[in-house]
Amino acid sequence: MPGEPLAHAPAASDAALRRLSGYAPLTPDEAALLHQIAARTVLVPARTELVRDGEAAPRPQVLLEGWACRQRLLADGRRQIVVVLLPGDLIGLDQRRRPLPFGSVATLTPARICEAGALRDAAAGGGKEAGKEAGLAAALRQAREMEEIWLVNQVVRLGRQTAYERVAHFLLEVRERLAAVDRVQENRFSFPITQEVLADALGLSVVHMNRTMQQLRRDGLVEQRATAITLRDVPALISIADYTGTHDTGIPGA
Amino acid sequence: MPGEPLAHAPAASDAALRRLSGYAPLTPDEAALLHQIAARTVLVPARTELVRDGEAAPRPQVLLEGWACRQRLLADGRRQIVVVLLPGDLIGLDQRRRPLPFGSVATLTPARICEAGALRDAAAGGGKEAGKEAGLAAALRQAREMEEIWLVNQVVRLGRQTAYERVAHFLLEVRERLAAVDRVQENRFSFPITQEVLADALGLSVVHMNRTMQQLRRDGLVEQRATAITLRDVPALISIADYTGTHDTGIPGA
DNA sequence: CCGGCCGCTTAACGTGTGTTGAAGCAGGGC
DNA sequence: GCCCTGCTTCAACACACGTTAAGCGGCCGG
Repeated sequence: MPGEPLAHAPAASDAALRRLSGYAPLTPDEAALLHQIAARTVLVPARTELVRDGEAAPRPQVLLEGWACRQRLLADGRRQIVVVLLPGDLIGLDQRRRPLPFGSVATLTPARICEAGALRDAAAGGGKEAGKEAGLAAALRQAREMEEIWLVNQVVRLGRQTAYERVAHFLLEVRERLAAVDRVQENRFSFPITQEVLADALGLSVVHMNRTMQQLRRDGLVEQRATAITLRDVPALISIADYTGTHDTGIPGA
Repeated sequence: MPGEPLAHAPAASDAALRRLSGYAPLTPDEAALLHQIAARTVLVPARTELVRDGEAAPRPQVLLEGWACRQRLLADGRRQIVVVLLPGDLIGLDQRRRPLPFGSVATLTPARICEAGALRDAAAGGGKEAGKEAGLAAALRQAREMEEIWLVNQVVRLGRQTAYERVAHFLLEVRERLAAVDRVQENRFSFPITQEVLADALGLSVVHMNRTMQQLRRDGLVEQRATAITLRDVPALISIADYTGTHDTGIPGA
């Protein structure tokens, strides 16, 4: 084990390719298109707005590296992070007929993104014969379904779970999603967000977020070092969080 | 004004037709199909499961009368209602590649529903020329977008709003959605659910739900009689809830 | 090398919300 | 007419979580 912590550093397009081809087998052409798109990437700092509040036609993008989120701000400054976006996740891929009212997409860490209009066009054009979608179109549909599942998960967490349960549940979901893009090694993965961000995602105050993380560590369930986290006892976490995987991959999530 | 409170009693297909044609203009054929589908309706009692937990391929249905919900149960019995479904709403219309993990759809009141497989087929077959969707297909897409907006609204409510704000926000959303199917008269509409259901939808206990409703009444913001509710001061409610309409209709929601 | 900032941590305290338990109250069935 | 059941309401109490304020350590720019 060399010095680099979670180095790995896969090709830029890896995350998206891995995720989409995990949803549906892609044709060589489609895989090539993904690589081609990812050739032109942009680096953006943390706290960059990728989609502005109520923007009519957001540009399709792929998050290749770093974390982002969809969020909503209340008039008095309260913030709710609606979903966290991880490497390989798509942004603005489904063309909406009307803008989402008052929501924005922003990076949480420095991030690498790329334009993805071609992806959407390719999916719209190809793979629609025989009544059954295939390839890229099917993968994008599946990606949309996953987003809905994450949203439902978020509702249940916020509506009916305690702080302790929420964090456990969230960590398990992140683990499963990162595993789908091969970024988890022995239940250890990069976790580059501050407790303030976590609090805004889980509907808690920063102070209580801190208390809760400490409790999880004291209970030997998680271990945090620098910007990486290790889930020390996944079965216990699953039991605490009442976690039923997202059926994203064949991972033993549930 | 005759005796019947909110009688009205539109044709069974009215709610769905009104909603979908509000999203995109339907062809006469498509409108006729809606009527035809709604000809064969089924009456089901309250607490009927329309889609079971993790069901692979739920039958497409339309809720024509009554209220329902998507919900999720935790192992210890806690329940979270994910979204409330109102007359005109669609159930299981988008064919999923995998079942939603652990969620079910159930009626909250006696309800009238109808099969809608033909709707989905019609949308898949027709209206896809010229790159731009039209008619039924576009309307269904828009309906899906609205569902996502409701989910996001729910996340913000549960994550960052107080009980008082949550109820105000929820009532405004229901009002807007019912208005889209012409079931609101002077801010008065049918509200046939118990406080227990409301509590499960808004992530509160029944007792606190009760406290909060009473406060809203005492403050002159809402008035409840029997199974109907009146929003007495919509601007005040909007301000309290920080409500930004769903852009569903041209209603002065925001 | 020194500030200054940001993120984590801790403490003390206030409060919104949950819990338990029980009493009214209305509607429906018999 | 009665009882039964389900919904609302109320009271007392407990606690999870929010708020405010302060200290502490690392990192970065000057």
